[in-house]
Amino acid sequence: MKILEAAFYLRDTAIVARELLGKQLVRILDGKVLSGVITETESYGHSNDQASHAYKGQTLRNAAMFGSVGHAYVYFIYGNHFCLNIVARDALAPAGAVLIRTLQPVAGIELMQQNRHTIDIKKLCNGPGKLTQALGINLLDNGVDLTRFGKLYVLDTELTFPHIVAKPRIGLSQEKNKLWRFVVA
DNA sequence: AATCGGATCGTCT
DNA sequence: GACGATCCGATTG
Repeated sequence: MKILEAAFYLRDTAIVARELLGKQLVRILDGKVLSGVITETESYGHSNDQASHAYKGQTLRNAAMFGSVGHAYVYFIYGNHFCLNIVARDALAPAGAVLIRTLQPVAGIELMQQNRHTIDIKKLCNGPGKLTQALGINLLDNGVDLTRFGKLYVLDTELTFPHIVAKPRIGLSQEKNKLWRFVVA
Protein backbone atom coordinates (compact mmCIF):
# COMPACT_ATOMS: atom_id res chain seq x y z
CA MET A 1 0.00 0.00 0.00
CA LYS A 2 1.06 3.56 -0.61
CA ILE A 3 1.71 6.26 1.96
CA LEU A 4 -0.49 9.33 1.99
CA GLU A 5 1.65 12.22 0.75
CA ALA A 6 1.75 15.82 1.95
CA ALA A 7 -0.35 17.13 -0.97
CA PHE A 8 -3.31 15.20 0.44
CA TYR A 9 -3.17 17.33 3.61
CA LEU A 10 -2.67 20.64 1.84
CA ARG A 11 -6.39 21.20 1.27
CA ASP A 12 -9.29 22.59 3.24
CA THR A 13 -9.17 20.99 6.70
CA ALA A 14 -12.77 19.79 6.69
CA ILE A 15 -12.31 18.10 3.31
CA VAL A 16 -9.20 16.34 4.55
CA ALA A 17 -11.06 15.27 7.69
CA ARG A 18 -13.78 13.72 5.59
CA GLU A 19 -11.42 12.02 3.17
CA LEU A 20 -9.30 10.53 5.95
CA LEU A 21 -12.18 8.17 6.68
CA GLY A 22 -11.13 4.75 5.40
CA LYS A 23 -7.40 5.50 5.46
CA GLN A 24 -5.15 3.35 7.59
CA LEU A 25 -3.20 4.68 10.56
CA VAL A 26 -0.06 2.63 11.24
CA ARG A 27 1.99 2.58 14.41
CA ILE A 28 5.30 0.80 14.92
CA LEU A 29 5.62 0.05 18.64
CA ASP A 30 8.37 -2.12 20.11
CA GLY A 31 9.04 -3.42 16.61
CA LYS A 32 5.45 -4.52 16.19
CA VAL A 33 2.88 -3.19 13.75
CA LEU A 34 -0.34 -1.75 15.11
CA SER A 35 -2.90 -0.37 12.70
CA GLY A 36 -6.49 0.61 12.25
CA VAL A 37 -8.86 2.14 9.74
CA ILE A 38 -9.97 5.69 10.51
CA THR A 39 -13.73 5.84 10.96
CA GLU A 40 -14.35 9.13 12.77
CA THR A 41 -12.61 12.52 12.59
CA GLU A 42 -13.09 16.18 13.52
CA SER A 43 -11.84 19.28 11.74
CA TYR A 44 -10.34 22.21 13.67
CA GLY A 45 -9.51 25.59 12.14
CA HIS A 46 -7.76 28.75 13.31
CA SER A 47 -9.11 32.28 13.85
CA ASN A 48 -12.29 31.13 12.09
CA ASP A 49 -13.01 28.53 14.79
CA GLN A 50 -13.43 29.43 18.46
CA ALA A 51 -13.23 25.77 19.42
CA SER A 52 -9.78 25.33 17.94
CA HIS A 53 -6.62 25.37 20.01
CA ALA A 54 -5.24 27.66 17.30
CA TYR A 55 -8.05 30.22 17.67
CA LYS A 56 -6.05 32.74 19.70
CA GLY A 57 -2.86 32.28 17.77
CA GLN A 58 0.30 30.29 18.17
CA THR A 59 1.61 29.13 21.54
CA LEU A 60 4.20 26.59 22.57
CA ARG A 61 1.54 23.94 22.95
CA ASN A 62 -0.25 24.34 19.63
CA ALA A 63 2.80 25.19 17.51
CA ALA A 64 2.45 22.00 15.47
CA MET A 65 -0.91 23.21 14.14
CA PHE A 66 0.94 26.08 12.48
CA GLY A 67 3.68 23.81 11.13
CA SER A 68 4.00 21.49 8.15
CA VAL A 69 0.92 19.63 6.95
CA GLY A 70 0.96 15.88 7.37
CA HIS A 71 2.70 16.14 10.72
CA ALA A 72 1.22 15.04 14.04
CA TYR A 73 -0.19 17.40 16.64
CA VAL A 74 -0.45 15.52 19.93
CA TYR A 75 -1.67 17.15 23.12
CA PHE A 76 -2.48 16.09 26.66
CA ILE A 77 -5.95 16.73 28.06
CA TYR A 78 -7.98 16.27 31.22
CA GLY A 79 -4.97 15.08 33.17
CA ASN A 80 -5.22 11.57 31.71
CA HIS A 81 -5.41 11.50 27.96
CA PHE A 82 -3.53 12.21 24.78
CA CYS A 83 -5.25 13.19 21.54
CA LEU A 84 -3.83 12.70 18.05
CA ASN A 85 -4.38 15.25 15.29
CA ILE A 86 -2.96 15.48 11.80
CA VAL A 87 -2.01 18.96 10.60
CA ALA A 88 -4.03 19.85 7.49
CA ARG A 89 -5.05 23.13 5.89
CA ASP A 90 -5.24 24.79 2.53
CA ALA A 91 -2.21 26.77 1.44
CA LEU A 92 -3.65 30.11 2.58
CA ALA A 93 -4.75 29.12 6.09
CA PRO A 94 -2.36 29.74 9.00
CA ALA A 95 -3.27 26.63 10.97
CA GLY A 96 -5.58 23.64 11.08
CA ALA A 97 -5.72 20.01 12.13
CA VAL A 98 -7.86 16.89 12.04
CA LEU A 99 -8.58 15.10 15.31
CA ILE A 100 -8.62 11.33 14.92
CA ARG A 101 -11.52 10.12 17.06
CA THR A 102 -12.09 6.47 16.19
CA LEU A 103 -10.26 3.59 14.57
CA GLN A 104 -11.39 0.16 13.55
CA PRO A 105 -8.50 -2.06 14.75
CA VAL A 106 -6.76 -4.07 12.03
CA ALA A 107 -3.30 -5.27 13.09
CA GLY A 108 -1.63 -5.76 16.45
CA ILE A 109 -4.88 -6.24 18.32
CA GLU A 110 -3.25 -8.28 21.06
CA LEU A 111 -0.85 -5.48 21.94
CA MET A 112 -3.70 -2.98 21.85
CA GLN A 113 -5.60 -5.14 24.32
CA GLN A 114 -2.60 -5.10 26.64
CA ASN A 115 -2.20 -1.33 26.36
CA ARG A 116 -5.90 -0.76 26.99
CA HIS A 117 -6.32 -3.37 29.73
CA THR A 118 -9.40 -4.80 28.06
CA ILE A 119 -10.09 -7.58 25.59
CA ASP A 120 -13.24 -5.98 24.22
CA ILE A 121 -12.29 -5.06 20.66
CA LYS A 122 -15.06 -2.49 20.38
CA LYS A 123 -13.56 -0.52 23.26
CA LEU A 124 -9.97 -0.51 22.02
CA CYS A 125 -10.02 2.54 19.76
CA ASN A 126 -13.50 4.08 19.98
CA GLY A 127 -12.44 7.47 21.31
CA PRO A 128 -9.54 9.90 20.87
CA GLY A 129 -7.99 9.13 24.26
CA LYS A 130 -8.51 5.41 23.82
CA LEU A 131 -6.82 5.05 20.48
CA THR A 132 -3.73 6.92 21.64
CA GLN A 133 -3.51 4.60 24.62
CA ALA A 134 -4.01 1.54 22.40
CA LEU A 135 -1.26 2.69 20.02
CA GLY A 136 1.08 4.01 22.72
CA ILE A 137 0.99 7.56 21.37
CA ASN A 138 2.19 10.38 23.63
CA LEU A 139 3.87 13.78 23.54
CA LEU A 140 7.00 12.21 22.07
CA ASP A 141 5.00 11.82 18.87
CA ASN A 142 4.12 15.50 18.68
CA GLY A 143 5.41 16.88 15.39
CA VAL A 144 6.34 13.59 13.71
CA ASP A 145 5.98 13.49 9.93
CA LEU A 146 3.17 11.11 9.03
CA THR A 147 4.05 11.21 5.34
CA ARG A 148 7.25 9.25 5.94
CA PHE A 149 7.66 5.66 7.01
CA GLY A 150 8.58 5.78 10.68
CA LYS A 151 6.95 5.10 14.02
CA LEU A 152 3.68 6.64 12.86
CA TYR A 153 2.25 7.14 9.37
CA VAL A 154 -0.93 6.93 7.28
CA LEU A 155 -1.49 4.64 4.33
CA ASP A 156 -3.76 5.31 1.41
CA THR A 157 -6.36 2.61 0.81
CA GLU A 158 -8.95 1.70 -1.76
CA LEU A 159 -11.48 1.71 1.02
CA THR A 160 -14.40 4.12 0.68
CA PHE A 161 -17.56 4.32 2.70
CA PRO A 162 -20.87 4.97 0.92
CA HIS A 163 -22.45 6.74 3.86
CA ILE A 164 -20.66 9.49 5.76
CA VAL A 165 -22.48 11.75 8.19
CA ALA A 166 -21.41 15.26 9.27
CA LYS A 167 -22.31 16.20 12.86
CA PRO A 168 -21.44 18.77 15.51
CA ARG A 169 -18.13 18.17 17.25
CA ILE A 170 -17.93 16.60 20.69
CA GLY A 171 -17.21 18.25 24.01
CA LEU A 172 -17.36 21.90 22.97
CA SER A 173 -18.99 24.89 24.60
CA GLN A 174 -18.67 26.96 21.42
CA GLU A 175 -19.17 26.48 17.70
CA LYS A 176 -21.78 23.77 18.04
CA ASN A 177 -23.27 24.91 14.74
CA LYS A 178 -20.33 23.76 12.67
CA LEU A 179 -20.80 20.26 11.28
CA TRP A 180 -17.14 19.39 11.36
CA ARG A 181 -17.30 15.90 12.76
CA PHE A 182 -17.32 13.13 10.19
CA VAL A 183 -18.52 9.64 11.00
CA VAL A 184 -18.87 6.46 9.00
CA ALA A 185 -22.55 5.58 9.15
C1' DA B 1 -30.05 4.02 28.15
C1' DA B 2 -28.84 8.08 30.27
C1' DT B 3 -26.63 10.81 33.60
C1' DC B 4 -22.95 12.01 37.10
C1' DG B 5 -18.67 12.70 39.26
C1' DG B 6 -13.80 11.63 39.99
C1' DA B 7 -9.17 11.18 38.27
C1' DT B 8 -5.35 14.21 37.07
C1' DC B 9 -2.02 17.93 35.13
C1' DG B 10 -0.11 20.91 31.39
C1' DT B 11 -1.15 25.31 29.65
C1' DC B 12 -2.51 29.87 29.76
C1' DT B 13 -4.46 34.10 32.43
C1' DG C 1 -5.85 29.25 39.93
C1' DA C 2 -9.17 27.57 36.50
C1' DC C 3 -10.14 24.82 32.87
C1' DG C 4 -10.27 21.42 29.20
C1' DA C 5 -11.21 18.54 21.46
C1' DT C 6 -11.87 12.46 27.78
C1' DC C 7 -12.79 8.01 29.90
C1' DC C 8 -14.71 4.96 33.14
C1' DG C 9 -17.34 3.10 36.72
C1' DA C 10 -21.37 3.75 39.49
C1' DT C 11 -25.93 5.01 39.96
C1' DT C 12 -30.55 5.78 38.45
C1' DG C 13 -34.63 5.19 35.42
